[in-house]
Amino acid sequence: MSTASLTMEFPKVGLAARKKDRTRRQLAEAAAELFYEKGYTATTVDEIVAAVDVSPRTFFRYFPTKEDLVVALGETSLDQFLDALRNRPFEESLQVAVTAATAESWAAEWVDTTKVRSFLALLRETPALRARWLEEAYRKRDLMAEVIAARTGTCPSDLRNLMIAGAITLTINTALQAWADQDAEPNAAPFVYRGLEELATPLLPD
Amino acid sequence: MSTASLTMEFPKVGLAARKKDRTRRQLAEAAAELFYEKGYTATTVDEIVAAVDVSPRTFFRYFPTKEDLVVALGETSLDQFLDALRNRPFEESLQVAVTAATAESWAAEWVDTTKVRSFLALLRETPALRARWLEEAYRKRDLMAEVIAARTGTCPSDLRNLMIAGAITLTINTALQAWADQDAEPNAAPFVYRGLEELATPLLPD
DNA sequence: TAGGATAGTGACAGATTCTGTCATAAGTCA
DNA sequence: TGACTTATGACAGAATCTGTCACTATCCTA
Repeated sequence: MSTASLTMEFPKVGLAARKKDRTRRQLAEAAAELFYEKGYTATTVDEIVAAVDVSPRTFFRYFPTKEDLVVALGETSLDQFLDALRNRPFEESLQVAVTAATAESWAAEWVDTTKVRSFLALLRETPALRARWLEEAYRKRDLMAEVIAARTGTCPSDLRNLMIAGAITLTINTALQAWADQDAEPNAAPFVYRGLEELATPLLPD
Repeated sequence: MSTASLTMEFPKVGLAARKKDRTRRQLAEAAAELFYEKGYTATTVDEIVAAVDVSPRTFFRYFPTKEDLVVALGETSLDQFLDALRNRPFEESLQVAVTAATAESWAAEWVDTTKVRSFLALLRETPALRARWLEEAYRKRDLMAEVIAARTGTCPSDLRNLMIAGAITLTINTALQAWADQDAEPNAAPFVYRGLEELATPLLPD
């Protein structure tokens, strides 16, 4: 057993696993291309699998639903943001840490402005996808609440932590949408920063 | 023309319209009963229409999708809240107005605690429905932003207004979920109030 | 009140998503 | 190499959703 884990040094995972990853990626990429080209609903699963040459049944083994495929296209961004937030020094205030984490996850490779715009456009024009994406963000909220709780030494299920996490998610989504609605500013970050600044003031002052 | 609108005094809308409303309500009620009894996915459209004795095709004329049916079950609450908020005196601060509007819409007839709990349970155990519900709240957010903008004399598409509206939606949803997670407090209002109080303080202080 | 316009309805066919199942092939590990 | 696990393809089938058409009930106007 202990030797087994040592034998597979170079190929951290076996040939099968690599093949699996590749198929998954191929499906996602082929789907993205088709979605951006002719829209989400107009693209059928049959078309996607034809592009990768696998059976329709196989598709649903990789992605439980067609929507999950779209989530997979964008979820990396959320994860990277959370990772960045986790790694910010504890001395920083939440405000600073969140802003910095935003900048970091923005600098990461995945953020190709063109792709992000296409992705946001896809969400915008497909209510079902927007819903699914919100749900995904909603689920990640609990994770974010944990990270925040760890920083402030409070309880993760504290209503305030849930609200802070929700507000951050809300801010990012709202700011990104506002950014996508305009063409002047090519970089999304300023929009997010402005949103985060709002969170430094009471949203409903007495 | 002018006389026509006078002739239909008592039946504000004709027989056909009343029949239509009744069918719609019957579908919603039959569906709610089945959903609460055996779950959303386990309930087929065929079963719902059988209970009301209409054709499946008719169902989709009333509700574009099965999910829309569930939205119809709960959307009154959002509308009533918005109405209440619209009618609060302008002198009140947003904080006071929102709190009062919450109390008012809570007092309305629709809020049967048992039904609300069933509804929230339905959302909780069916991710697709939760997603759809979030999307609905998201769409209502723009309306709320308009109401807020009218009070503060600002632009409805202002990022800050969108965030305030989003935060209020977020607060209500989060608080309701927290309330549904416990059994001690039978009334949901205190949870919402506590959430709204959080909005009186900065969520991300410098 | 009659008759045409409008709108709800049922029935059918079909597309699409998604699930269950099983045999086959490929890959893994001892 | 040989047993074991896992991915895959193929098929059948359920459920959601859409297009269409003819029929009927309701409504409006003359």
